[in-house]
Amino acid sequence: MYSTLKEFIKRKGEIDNKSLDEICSHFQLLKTKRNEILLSYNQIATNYYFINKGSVRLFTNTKEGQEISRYFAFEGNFVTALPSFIDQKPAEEFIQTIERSELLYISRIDFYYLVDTMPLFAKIYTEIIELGFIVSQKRIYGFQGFDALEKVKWVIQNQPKLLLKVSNKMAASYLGISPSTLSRIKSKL
Amino acid sequence: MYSTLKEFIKRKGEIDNKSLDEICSHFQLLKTKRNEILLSYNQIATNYYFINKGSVRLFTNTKEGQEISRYFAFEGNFVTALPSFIDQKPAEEFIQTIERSELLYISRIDFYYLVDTMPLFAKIYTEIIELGFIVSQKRIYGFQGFDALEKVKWVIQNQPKLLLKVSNKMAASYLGISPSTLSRIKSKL
DNA sequence: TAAAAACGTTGACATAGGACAAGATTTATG
DNA sequence: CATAAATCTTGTCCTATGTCAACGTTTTTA
Repeated sequence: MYSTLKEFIKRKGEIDNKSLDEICSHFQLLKTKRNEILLSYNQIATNYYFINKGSVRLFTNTKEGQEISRYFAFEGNFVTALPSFIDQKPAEEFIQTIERSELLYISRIDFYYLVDTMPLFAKIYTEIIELGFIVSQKRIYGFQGFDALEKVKWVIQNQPKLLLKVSNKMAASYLGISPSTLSRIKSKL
Repeated sequence: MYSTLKEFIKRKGEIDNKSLDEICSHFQLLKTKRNEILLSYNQIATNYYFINKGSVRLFTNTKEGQEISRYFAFEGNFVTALPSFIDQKPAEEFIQTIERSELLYISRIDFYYLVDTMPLFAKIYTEIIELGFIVSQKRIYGFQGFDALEKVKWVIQNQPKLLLKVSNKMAASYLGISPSTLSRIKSKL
């Protein structure tokens, strides 16, 4: 049950098995169906999720009621509504599984307990944030001044799983193009 | 000389004057002209800059040789080419002052020394990254599905200094619109 | 401080990609 | 399992915004 999470942690630095088990003991298993909402708009995020299996997305609605996908996370990654999780203010987004998934979640309390008491976990947190930051930057920079075709190529290059695992509609809103345009582009490679 | 930096640090948490001076002692002053390059493409970032006075931007060139502004930092903020600074690989961007500036810089060695030895500084670093992450996210989300007018309004709302301090051309490339379009939009409010 | 270069503004024109719609396919629901 | 709902694809049409150019202004450089 914890093997993927343990792998993830071990990749971040040397750690003894006792500490590893200590960390894992704070995570609980959650099995979900497809399209299950883990956090709703205006709720306060109190869990950090590690994806054992499956896929999760963050999204919001435009004022016209259309869904905009913000972020996709797949197997072996952490995900939460970070601004809400950090500052404990209402989330301006939803967290949702997009397929049957197996998640390990840790409460914010336990999470910060680990950050404060285990230096390696603090380091892991810093690295999650650093990586998140770098990935966001790449996404901004990757998209700046790109036309629709270039965006699609960029995503294929940088997040190869995305177009395979995610519906057209979701991918299109993530890329900021219309579903029709994405469909047309895909049909030409 | 260190007053702005000290303010910045004090806002992050309780700290005694001795530690504050210890932190500041690792920063050196750098006075620059306008348009001075602090880091070139393919160089490895070894300094973190705190802006005492002035403005700094990150930018790259497209393959067509056109400059794209990625990020602007103003008085009282930290800036560096983070992916390069963290992983010590060649930067894929430039750091440049966009007006006469007064910067305090700390070497990467000293920076990580402080992170490793002073818990408050580690916390500050985490918060810089968290904030950077959240701001990037907001920028992505803020722009998703926005037309040119909405982007301009968004920037006025969220980074009010930007349009005031930054040239049209730079602001336009930051927003991913053409200088003509930005000019036209500004003339209509 | 004068000449050259870069930038800003505005107009005319061209085009990528959005909106809408209809039919085909996939997914959800009772 | 059958019907309803959602999604994908592809066509037609239209609009926001890019490109290019001309001219005035600001900035740089020698």
